[in-house]
Amino acid sequence: MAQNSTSTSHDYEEKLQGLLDVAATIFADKGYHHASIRDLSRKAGVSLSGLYYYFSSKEELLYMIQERSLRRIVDSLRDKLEDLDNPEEKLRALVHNHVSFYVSNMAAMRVITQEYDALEGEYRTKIRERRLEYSNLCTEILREVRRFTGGGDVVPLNVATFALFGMMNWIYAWYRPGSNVPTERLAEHLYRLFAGGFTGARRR
Amino acid sequence: MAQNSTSTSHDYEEKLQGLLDVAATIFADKGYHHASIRDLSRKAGVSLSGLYYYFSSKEELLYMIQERSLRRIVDSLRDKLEDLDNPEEKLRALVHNHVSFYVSNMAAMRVITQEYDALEGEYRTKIRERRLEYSNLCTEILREVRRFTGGGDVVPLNVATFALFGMMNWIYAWYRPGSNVPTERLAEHLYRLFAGGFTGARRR
DNA sequence: CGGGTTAGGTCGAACGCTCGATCGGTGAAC
DNA sequence: GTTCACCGATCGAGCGTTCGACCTAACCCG
Repeated sequence: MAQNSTSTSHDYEEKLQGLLDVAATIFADKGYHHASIRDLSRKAGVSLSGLYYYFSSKEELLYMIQERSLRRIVDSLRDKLEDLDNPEEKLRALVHNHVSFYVSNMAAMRVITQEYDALEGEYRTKIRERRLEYSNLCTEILREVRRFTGGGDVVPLNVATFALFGMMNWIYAWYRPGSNVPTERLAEHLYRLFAGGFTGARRR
Repeated sequence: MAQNSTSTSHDYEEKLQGLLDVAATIFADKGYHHASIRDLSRKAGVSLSGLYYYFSSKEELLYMIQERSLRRIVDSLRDKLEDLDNPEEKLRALVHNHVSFYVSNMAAMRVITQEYDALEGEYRTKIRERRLEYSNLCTEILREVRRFTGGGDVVPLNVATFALFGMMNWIYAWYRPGSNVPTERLAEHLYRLFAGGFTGARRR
């Protein structure tokens, strides 16, 4: 039987995370359904059956990849928000946090973006809750920004939230780290594009 | 042998398009790799082998779905642009065209957005060319807008292009037609969010 | 008009392959 | 001697694709 999280040793945790990282790149490359456990077995240098010591099904593997990354990105955001009061700075922190995490964990973030539908039942429910927690956090920041800047009420907050995530999550489709646009500047571009439209939009 | 496009009868073309529509909803639901030709056979009421009269492989099926929709959306955009001179109105037309087509062809557009990587070889090359044609069209309009409004040069045109497509293509993840935000208004929201940030962004 | 040939459209059965998962076993560590 | 970490062999299911056969409507030639 695989260990539960309370009795997890250091070595076990490290190897599991290594497997999750390799699996994330394979899922990101070929898509969850097209990728096979045998691919992971080969790339990780572990026998097919040996893998099942670390997870109990392919779907649990997908779940763990998504759960861990979502937790890390939200934790990291909450951490940065603690030092900030200005709503526009909070929004800026959100964009920079998301983009920088996205670029340095491109495989896992792509899996989160593209393979949510591959989850079923309780796995799906739990990931949906984590996603909701994140997007609610974003919506609340946008609400503060609107109150702070006295902006119009043209664009509904949920539409603005999804537009922002759309901009940021589309990164995988075109951006390559090491391009002539450094990650830091990419984040600032996206922040200004969005914030300019969000705080500037007025009825005609 | 399946007919070629020049000798295509009316009935043949109609039935093929019907199969493509059903296939698009299945691919959108389950993902290309997870969906099976047998699923299509059941939903379309055609025998498994009978399907191969209309296409020669699962991948060609995916290709035809993407190719036809991309062609239609670009043709429709070019048509609308003909009557316009004002760059901001052109940008507005692009957003409205994309969003309205996206919403009324959600399944096919989702396949285009998510299953590009599933194509290989020549199929992939041809779809890449069509995508490039579309995004170049968008970039050129943004260049005109920038010249017209005398906006700053803060955000590179390609970054702005991808940000805009990201906003629009994320629709599948949250928007449901018949929600309390009508499609027309959704398009206008996205246009104002983007245009406000794009024409308004200045160096600090 | 009538018999024979062709072409369009469809089908059931089957082939060869890959997949996720299981099971009994093995050896080292404590 | 129990627990941890891992493995080879195998199972049953589902996959994309092919093949030969079938039916029907249209067409040609006497």
